[in-house]
Amino acid sequence: MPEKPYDHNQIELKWHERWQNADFYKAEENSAKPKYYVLEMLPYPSGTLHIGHIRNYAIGDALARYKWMRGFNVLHPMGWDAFGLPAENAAIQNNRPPRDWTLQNIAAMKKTHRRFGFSYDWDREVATCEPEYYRWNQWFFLKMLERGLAYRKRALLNWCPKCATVLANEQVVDGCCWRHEDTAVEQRALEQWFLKITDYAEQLLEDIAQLEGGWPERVLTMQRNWIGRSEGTEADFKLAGAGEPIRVFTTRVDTIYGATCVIIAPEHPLNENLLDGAGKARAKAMVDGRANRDPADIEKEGFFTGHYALNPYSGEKVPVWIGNFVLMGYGTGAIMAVPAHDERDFEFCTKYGIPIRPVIRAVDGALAVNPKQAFTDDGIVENSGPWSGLPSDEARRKMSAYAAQKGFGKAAITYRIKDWGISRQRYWGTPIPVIHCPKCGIVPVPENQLPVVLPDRIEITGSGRSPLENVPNFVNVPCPKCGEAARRETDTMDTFIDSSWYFYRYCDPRNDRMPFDPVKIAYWFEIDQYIGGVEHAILHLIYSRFFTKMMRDIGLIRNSEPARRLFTQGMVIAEGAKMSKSKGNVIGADSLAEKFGADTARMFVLFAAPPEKEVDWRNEGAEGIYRFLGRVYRFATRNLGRVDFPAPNDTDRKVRRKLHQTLKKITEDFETRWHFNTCISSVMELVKVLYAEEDKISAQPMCEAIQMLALMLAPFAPYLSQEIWDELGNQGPVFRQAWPSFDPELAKEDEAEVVVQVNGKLRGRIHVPFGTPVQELESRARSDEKVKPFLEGKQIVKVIPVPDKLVNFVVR
RNA sequence: GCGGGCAUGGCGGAACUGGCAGACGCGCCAGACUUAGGAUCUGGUUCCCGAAAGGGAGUGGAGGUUCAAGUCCUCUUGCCCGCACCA
Repeated sequence: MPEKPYDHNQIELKWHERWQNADFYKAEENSAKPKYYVLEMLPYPSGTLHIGHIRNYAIGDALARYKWMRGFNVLHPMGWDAFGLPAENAAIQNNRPPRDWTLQNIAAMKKTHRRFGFSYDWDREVATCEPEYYRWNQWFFLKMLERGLAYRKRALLNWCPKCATVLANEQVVDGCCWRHEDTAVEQRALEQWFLKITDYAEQLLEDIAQLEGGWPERVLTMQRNWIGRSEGTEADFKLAGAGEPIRVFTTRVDTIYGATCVIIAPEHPLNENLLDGAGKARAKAMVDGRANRDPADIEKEGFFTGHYALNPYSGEKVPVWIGNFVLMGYGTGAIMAVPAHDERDFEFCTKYGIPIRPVIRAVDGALAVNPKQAFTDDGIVENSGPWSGLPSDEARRKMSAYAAQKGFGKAAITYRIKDWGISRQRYWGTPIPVIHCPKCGIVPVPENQLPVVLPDRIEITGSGRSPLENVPNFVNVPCPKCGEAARRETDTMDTFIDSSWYFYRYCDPRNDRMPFDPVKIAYWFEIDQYIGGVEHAILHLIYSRFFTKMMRDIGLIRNSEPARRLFTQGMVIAEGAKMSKSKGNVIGADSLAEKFGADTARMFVLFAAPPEKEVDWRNEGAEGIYRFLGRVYRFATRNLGRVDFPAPNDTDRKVRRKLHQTLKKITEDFETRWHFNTCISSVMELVKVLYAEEDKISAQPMCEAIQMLALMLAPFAPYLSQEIWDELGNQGPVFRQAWPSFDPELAKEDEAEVVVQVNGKLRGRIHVPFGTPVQELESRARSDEKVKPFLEGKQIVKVIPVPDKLVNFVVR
């Protein structure tokens, strides 16, 4: 066969068409093969397919293809973005609810992704975008409502003015909306739906231990911090006079005899009664003053309320202050200030001349008033009535127990994580399936009336109230209980609900009786490998862990964690900044693919850097990959069907060695660290050798080389591999072939190259058989022509021979 | 402030366990084939000295451990990420 030019358009178009309706991507459930569930969670926000997406896909797709070839039964659906944000963006543009568009969008994405040769099980993906998926979101919601895991309350909530909706705490980044990084989040008091993720705080924290090793340490640390468990004591300070007691939370109850005042958060509900009009105004100013500011820049401020409270342990009467550094969102929203033993209290009390009274002595030191700073370590309790003389930890235990016994407090564990606010006043998302009846209160929509679907035509108001409120035949419904006129809930669910369990639905996408069949889940779960950006660390990855535990507790599944292993690929940044539409630095992948083809685009992304590393993207250099693929293709075509091969000779061994070395390298990388950049470079080296020895290679190794090239490139460049595979006269998709195994004997070099150093400097190299004894190694090295001059006239102090590797002479 | 990461040619990066620093690619330089090439093939390319052989220096900086350090230790500089008045 004569050499063919590498026409990527023609090759990719041909296979693109043939693969359109092919079903070989589909997993074979319950087959006898070992199973492997690989899933990518996509970087958002998208709209267009950009280099960041391609990177994510290319990594996961390479792994999936490799696993297929290793004989695994692979479930490889795409990530969740398809029904998430693009749907929202489209809803904005089209002034319509996202359902139809989502399906259209999926079809478009399907096309694009197929074009890049990504091998997903698309039927599963599409299933999670259909309105039917709403039904099961609602079903889960009702289950949670039954169990008290979903509830409604009035609270201060994060409000994004651009989205005109509330946000969960996890969706606030540096005081701004996660979707609008330049828009400050406001606080609004609203009645909203919450999921009780705090009920699972302890488990979410504990089970992190199970993920150790499989998940990046960084993500686990972020989750630990986010959950933020701390053990301490709650205690009531009764007001001197009438009024509700002030409950404080402290981790250092052992220092309570040193409490010289009580400080309340400015937005604390007690202030309603505690403060006069002027006081309330000051408190409000404080709340506003610290909004969206770096705490380090805010000076501690406060004022005396005019009230006093009683220390429940000592009976001491202490002033009650308002302080801007006390957070309503943590603990009880009130603290006892122990300036001698807490830095913040120290700073505050020093400023306002509140007394500082030490009650902890360092274990090896005297009780001393340090006028400069607080002593925050544990020590021995002093001047604390009956507790004096106890070590801090013992005092804490006994004093907590005492509080419980006397009824003014208890040992308490506080978490930083708060319940998940899921209400959204958007015109997309799953409607929350409840009805507000003036008589019966909140009434769940009966299960057989699910799903509650969005009305077809919606007018955007942007008013901050749900646009659904303006659709009478959506809102006005009879109460399912009493039949009287009632109102349907108009809030919709956070789209993070969708993403919390979509990967379960993938296992059973057409089920219309349950969210999924537990038997199928038991087969596929846990996810073997989840791949995505680190930006999901505390949003999606906490929510989906919570959902998994919830589903386990309602008896649907058995696993406690969704994914065994998580790989966080590095972000693709452009011009030093994260790619985002608002910055206008999104680099589309299409131009690259148009110019050089999908194979080149995918492979170039993998070649640019190891997958875990962040890359600052530039398109220069793609030619290198394109040239390489051309070299491979031309080499294969001109040698296929050639008849004038030389007889078997020495070169064959050399070529086969390189072949098996390359295969070894790639195989080992897939099994361990996924450094596909070096995998690709080793194939380049192989091709270099093939070019150099082309005329000398005999028929059999040539055939082997071409076949192996097709197979080992299949995870990275599917179209080209498939084309070569086809030219070789084979049937079927190349990535359903067996991954070639390497022969470790063939991969070995004949001789060891031993480096000779004199005083650590390279002076020569010798070739010896493997396993040459050290004495011989030394004498061979000593007599080497290059080395000799550096030894002459010198005294050899020491010789360090390392078998098969190196000899170092230490001379004087 | 606390916690984590990174630093290697003109550029992306390689060197996985301490043992040849700069694989592979881009870019650049030269040659071959060509009417021509932005196609293809071959060779060169860390820096300095040298025509060459060769020599010297060299992995952000300063020290240390070691026969041997990009890799380990201490300090330091710069950049990036996470958390942050969490009581």
